Amino acid sequence: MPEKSYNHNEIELKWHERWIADQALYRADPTSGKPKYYVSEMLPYPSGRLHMGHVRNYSIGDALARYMWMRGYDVLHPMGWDAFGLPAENAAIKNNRHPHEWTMSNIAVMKQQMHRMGFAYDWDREIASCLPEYYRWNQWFFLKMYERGLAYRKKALVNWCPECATVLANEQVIDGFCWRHETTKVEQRTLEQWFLKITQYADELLDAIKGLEGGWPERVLSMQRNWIGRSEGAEVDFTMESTGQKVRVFTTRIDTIYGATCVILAPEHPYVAPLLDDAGKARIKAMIEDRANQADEGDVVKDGIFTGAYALNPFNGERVPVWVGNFVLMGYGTGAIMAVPAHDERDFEFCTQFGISIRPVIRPVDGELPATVKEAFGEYGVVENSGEWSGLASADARKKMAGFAKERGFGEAAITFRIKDWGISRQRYWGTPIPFIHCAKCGIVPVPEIDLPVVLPLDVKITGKGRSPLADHPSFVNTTCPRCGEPAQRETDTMDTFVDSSWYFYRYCDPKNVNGPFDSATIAKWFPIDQYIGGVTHAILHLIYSRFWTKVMRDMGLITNDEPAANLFTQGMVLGTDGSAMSKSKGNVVDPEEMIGKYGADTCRLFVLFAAPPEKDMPWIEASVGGQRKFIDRVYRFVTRNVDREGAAPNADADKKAIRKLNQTIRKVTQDFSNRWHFNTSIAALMELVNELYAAEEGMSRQAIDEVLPKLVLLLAPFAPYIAEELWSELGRTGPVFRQPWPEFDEELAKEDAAEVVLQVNGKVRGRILVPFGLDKGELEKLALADPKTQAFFEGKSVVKVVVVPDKLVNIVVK
RNA sequence: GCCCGGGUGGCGAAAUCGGCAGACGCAACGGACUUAAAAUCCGUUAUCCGCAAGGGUGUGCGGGUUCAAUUCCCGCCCCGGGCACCA
Repeated sequence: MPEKSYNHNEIELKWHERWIADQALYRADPTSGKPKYYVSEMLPYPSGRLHMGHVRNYSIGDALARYMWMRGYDVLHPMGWDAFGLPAENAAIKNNRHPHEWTMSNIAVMKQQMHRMGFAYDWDREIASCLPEYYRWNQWFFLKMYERGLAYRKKALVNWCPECATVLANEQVIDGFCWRHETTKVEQRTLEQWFLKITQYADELLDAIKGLEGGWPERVLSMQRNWIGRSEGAEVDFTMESTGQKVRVFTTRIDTIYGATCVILAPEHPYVAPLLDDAGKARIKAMIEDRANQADEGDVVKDGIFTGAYALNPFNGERVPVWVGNFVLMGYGTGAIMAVPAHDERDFEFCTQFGISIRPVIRPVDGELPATVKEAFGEYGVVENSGEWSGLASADARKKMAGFAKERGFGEAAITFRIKDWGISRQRYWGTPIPFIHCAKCGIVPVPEIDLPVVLPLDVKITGKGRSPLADHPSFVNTTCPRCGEPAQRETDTMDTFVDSSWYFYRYCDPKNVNGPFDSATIAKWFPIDQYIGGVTHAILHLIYSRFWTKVMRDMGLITNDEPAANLFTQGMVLGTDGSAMSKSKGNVVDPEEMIGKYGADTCRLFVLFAAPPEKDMPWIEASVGGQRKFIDRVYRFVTRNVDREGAAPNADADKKAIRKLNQTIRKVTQDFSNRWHFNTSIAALMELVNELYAAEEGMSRQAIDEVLPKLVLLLAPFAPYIAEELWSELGRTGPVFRQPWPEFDEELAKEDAAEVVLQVNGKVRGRILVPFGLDKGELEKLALADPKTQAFFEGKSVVKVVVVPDKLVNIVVK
């Protein structure tokens, strides 16, 4: 009889259709006692199509979900649709389609592809963070934050991407370029913008990182620590000599203040312009532009101008010159510094360059003050030449001097963060409208809750250039003031789409709720997320915003968890054939649909799991993909040709070998699922099992075959669901296979007959012997010394020591 | 400059707690089957010396600890990522 061969298209499509017909299979029941919440965050392509990165991301989560299902847990496993907005709008403009329609059709396509991959995705739940109902709750949150002072509008220097024609948050600017347009320089503009006060949570966001250690990758945590950038110091007011204005500076080294020899302002500092003539103003303007152009360079060449003004040091009354320096940042601290050239490398460079005096005031604990300063001494030491503070240790002086400043009202201890408030205004159509109304009389007025959601009009002309298309839509803009009833205008900025992604995984647990963003009791059952799976690219974007959002929701009393996810897994990228990240512009993209057609969904999934451990980047090598297909074919043939076979007469040897390997494999795969998710080794173990079964096949009895076949299929189910389902039904069983209990292993059956003990002489392997397990040390040593092959290596030498590791190894040390 | 990762055959990788380096797969080569090819099945495959038996070397480099190091410690080199005149 000719053997059946595995026709992936026919078989996968068959199950695909049945699974779609019975969507209830995938539904999770949050009332059960064993909930597990996994989220696979997949940043979709603007085209809305799956790419290999998505396939890998979801294959990891799906394998886990299927395994946990088989373990009796209820698993909720949505995928994130985050950041669907801006890319979708850009792609829609390019394709001359309306973004709403474009996105809806993309979602349909993507869903279909998800289904075709055989992902256990509960498609009855809609996340659709682009739908009006989701906007309602974005807006609702926004109003609540406004009430709490967490949302505000102000004129500020912001990042503007000319290509996106919108403002960007700091997190979306990478080395001075737009995160979406690698070659577009971001400009600085002063605009009225909406912000969320993430800085209010900066301290907690930083401190709570401790609690994430172990559950989150160190790489991500260290990026977040860097990004938040907490720095403890003090703010001190210098006094402008001529006007009496206070110039507030931030310093981490108030103990060095007697060594301050000038005050340096950022070029954008508001005090600067009035001090300068036209030529000076022009130089400042040039300085700002130069800086912007050098944004991607490491070192900026220092430049400065003396303003002609002087300021007084509040500690010693000293009169010091006020300069403008291009290296002083307006956006950090107070935009002004006191320069202490003797104890700060940058100040030293600046002051040396411009001939400003240098005065040391800190000596090393076991050293002297230098007569002339050749380089900055930036470490802590002992304060000198500082009036009453002289003789104090730096750390002590920092505290006492900050206290003194506070007492006298010219400063205080202060903490500065690198992270800035989250600018969420976007001058785009595609996003949640910010629910505010501008009234000539009443100012900025929130839209009353009852009028939510403010929905996007559909009849807009999308240009992608200049201001939001909403601003040109009179029936959207013109409204009446909810407070005084006079004609007024709507806010036309929309929210950053990272707002959507900040809490979508909460909404997903309760997607149809019309009374609130979600039901708190339902959230409490699922949260925190047991496992969040995503790319490392979001370490300081999405993953910091959603932590912030969680803390705000907690303080609003909506949830009780402090963090969104207990565990974070960052999967590696799928690299193109040339070894670099897959991207359309490089033309090294592999189309999943093409691969599914060619090899089947199961093969693709096995390959992305087998090629490398999931946290590592993996290359897409098509030649290797065939190997996974070969494996599936081997399994298929083995099961189908043995399903009805009579089997050999009971054969202790072949049966024992097969059953032993089976039990060892169950143990290995189970351990990989619980310890680490190195599915590559799990799949390798399955291959070993199949190889062993091929070798033992002839001699296997019917009884052994019946033991092996179903368990083999179950072991395969988390990784290759289609073939598992098909073979499960070939075995005459009823599915779905992922609701079957996970096979247990028997430690006794997994045991080898005898322990193979390695014999070493001076650490080199010279022989090996088979001994019964648990043989005691003395016996084992005797056997080892008696082994003729090994003896040859220590004959004539004296045995110094024998190290015995039971069941494993004997090392004979000789001289 | 600071902070995280990483470096193992021709290639992807494995070795989970200090105990046989290279499991599993790809590619390559050989054999069986076939008129032939594909497919399939069975082998070989770190490297050097050797006809072979066998032996030497080998996890980026240099040291150290240990009976024993891919694994631990110290000092370097290289690659990737993050932060960066952040006061």
